[in-house]
Amino acid sequence: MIYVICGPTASGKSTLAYKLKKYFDCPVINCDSFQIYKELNIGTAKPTSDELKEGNYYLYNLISASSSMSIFDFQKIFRTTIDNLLKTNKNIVVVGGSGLYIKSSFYDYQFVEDEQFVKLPEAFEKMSNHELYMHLQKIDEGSAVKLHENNRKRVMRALEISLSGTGKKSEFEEKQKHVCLYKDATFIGLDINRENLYKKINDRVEEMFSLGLEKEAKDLLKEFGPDTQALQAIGYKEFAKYNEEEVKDKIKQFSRNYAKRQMTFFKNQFEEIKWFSSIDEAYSFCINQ
RNA sequence: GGCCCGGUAGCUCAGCAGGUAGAGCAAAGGACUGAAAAUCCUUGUGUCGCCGGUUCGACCCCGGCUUGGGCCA
Repeated sequence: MIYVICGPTASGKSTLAYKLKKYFDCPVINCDSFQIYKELNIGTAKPTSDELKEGNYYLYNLISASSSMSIFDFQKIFRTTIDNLLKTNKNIVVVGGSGLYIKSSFYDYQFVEDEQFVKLPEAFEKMSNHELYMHLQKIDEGSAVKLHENNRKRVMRALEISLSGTGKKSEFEEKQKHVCLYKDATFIGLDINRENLYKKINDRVEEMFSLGLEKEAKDLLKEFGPDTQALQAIGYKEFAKYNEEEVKDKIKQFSRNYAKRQMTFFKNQFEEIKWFSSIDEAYSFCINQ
């Protein structure tokens, strides 16, 4: 059985994963977009280095903060990893707060292969949001209706894919069946009462500060610069933008906002998640299956 | 004790010849297929400090009270 643990930040996913790992003596695969970076520790609430030393943890500390990874890369490495582990393990735990990483790994999301994938010509960079959107309407109406013209990032992506010569982005998506590829996956969600969750988030940020988040973040910002992909993580980017007085509150606030976005994604993108309001309930459900 | 300025959304404030209010931030809800801890969309929030008066009608004018700040005794 594959147990896929979903939920917002600070809901207790890692704790549940660890308990299940102990119970089943099974591997744990990370599905979190920022725990893949070696240098980011305190702010990403990664399992402790002692825990990681126990072994049987996968896709943690994959790459350096100086590099970055796309969803395409992650999907590939995730599938290779889990397919290998499935040969020798009856149970596997997958944990992560990055809903899209989970979805693209478990569902038949398809991406244009690297060889065909071309970056948008520079001329597009200079266009206004509206101009870009008009362009997209012409070449991929299907994608355009799903996007808002202010969402420049996505409009550009859709253009990029359609211009890669492999067909329109919307056609690409229509071909997919939108079903889970792994038949024995059980999706477990942790849905903590909002008020308690926010309190846990605030408390955890306090704890991160006492563990030395400020030093970790500032050192990394100095080493890699504030534009680094890895340092766009909540708990890091704020040190480059806010003064001492505001930083902590901003990190708390952005974490709360993020938790809400995560819940929206999990609730509305995964029909198969079984929701539990506590770690213990989820744990006993898993071990009694 | 006297004089002056203020009390309007969770916060900072705007507003009006008298026709029961609006910005920013916060917050809530939503979208999501190569940056996803990212990116984007939508939406209110109200005894206009309290009591009375004038008025067809008061957040606005008048009186009193209350409360915060400043100045003078």
